[in-house]
Amino acid sequence: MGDVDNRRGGRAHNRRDEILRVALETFAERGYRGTSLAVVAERIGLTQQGVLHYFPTKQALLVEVLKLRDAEDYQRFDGGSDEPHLDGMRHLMEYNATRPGVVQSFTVLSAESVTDAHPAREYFIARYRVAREHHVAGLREELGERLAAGLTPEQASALLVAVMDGLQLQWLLDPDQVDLVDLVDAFARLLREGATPAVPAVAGAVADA
Amino acid sequence: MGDVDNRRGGRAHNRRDEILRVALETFAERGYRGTSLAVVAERIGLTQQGVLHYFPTKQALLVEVLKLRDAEDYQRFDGGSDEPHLDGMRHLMEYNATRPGVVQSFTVLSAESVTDAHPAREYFIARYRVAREHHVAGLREELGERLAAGLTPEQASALLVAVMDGLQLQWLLDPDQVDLVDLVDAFARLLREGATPAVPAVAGAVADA
DNA sequence: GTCTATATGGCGATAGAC
DNA sequence: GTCTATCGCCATATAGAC
Repeated sequence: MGDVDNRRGGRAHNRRDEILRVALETFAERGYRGTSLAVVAERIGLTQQGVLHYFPTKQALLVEVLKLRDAEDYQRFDGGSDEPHLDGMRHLMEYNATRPGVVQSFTVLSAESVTDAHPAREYFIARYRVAREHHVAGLREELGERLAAGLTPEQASALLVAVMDGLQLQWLLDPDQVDLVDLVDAFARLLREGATPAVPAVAGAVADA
Repeated sequence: MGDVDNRRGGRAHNRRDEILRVALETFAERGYRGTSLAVVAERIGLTQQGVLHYFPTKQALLVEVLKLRDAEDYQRFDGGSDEPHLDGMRHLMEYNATRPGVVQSFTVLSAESVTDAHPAREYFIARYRVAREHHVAGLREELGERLAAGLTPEQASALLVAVMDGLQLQWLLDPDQVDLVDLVDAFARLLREGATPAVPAVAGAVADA
């Protein structure tokens, strides 16, 4: 992430950034394989060849788009806060509920990335590993070593990631039937109930499985 | 599901079924948009036009493929058993862990379906509604009306679907790091712990949210 | 039932003018 | 920095021969 050269003095709003923004939007709407460089270009008022002036290939454009999205999200939800980890995840879902386009891009691209020779495959493998480690640390800090139902922080972490991804898919398909925030909150209660700090007196009775 | 005419006396192994099977395989590997009729055809030893003899359009082929997968799964996991609902889900995950290709097809196509004007979009909306209703009934039967942490069967149902989808995505990307069966089992323990039948004596102390 | 031939159009990428 | 022109390829779908 330190190697993104923000050319020519660091100004933010140039053509290159515009292309990245519109490409993210378009990949969200149509997937990577379903998106042509021409439609990205057209939305900006450029030709396909104009886009290829900034990125050598379509594949390179995708990789830069993903880097950008990560950079923005980490800036917003990683540095800042002292709140409990699961509260942070509820706030992330509250934020995501306001930007279906970005959620869609992530949902579509991550699933598409499991297909053969997809250019973002390695990227998503690494991203999920980092995410799980991040949640392990956050959950351990909030809830200790033994969680509800005898879960380890590692298990809870993979489940938390799965819940957020899975809920987002259901929400994208059927927003009126699926309440993102309510459900992630319900899952958080599930993890908290019975965790070591919550009910120490009866922990032995329920935790050993 | 009653309207699939299994032409000419019900024999199973004809060209049409062969095309459906190979198409499912190929959509799994490359997505719907990334798959051409020609590669499906070539794998069977047919030309693209030979495939279009059996299905009028590529879109129609996709729809038939999805119908087929549902029919097979319902046959296997819906009719049969008297076991608790969550045990059935663990068995489904055990089965899925042996057939990554099918899991991949479902993961890829469901996420791709949220993109603009995707031919399977309505199909997946309906499928998720049915799945959630199905789990509501199964969870209510197994665990009663009040689950751990005061969750309703409706909330638990959406979470269960999300967990299974989300875990499958992580598993497809990183099978050595993600244990499908262990994790779905961990989630089942989470739902069971504190449910009405499990700890009736202290239910009032934790259930009201 | 499967083929060849073909219409029609979109794709990513390169070369080079201005 | 953006364009026009073009290459080579692949896509879905139709028409019609065998």
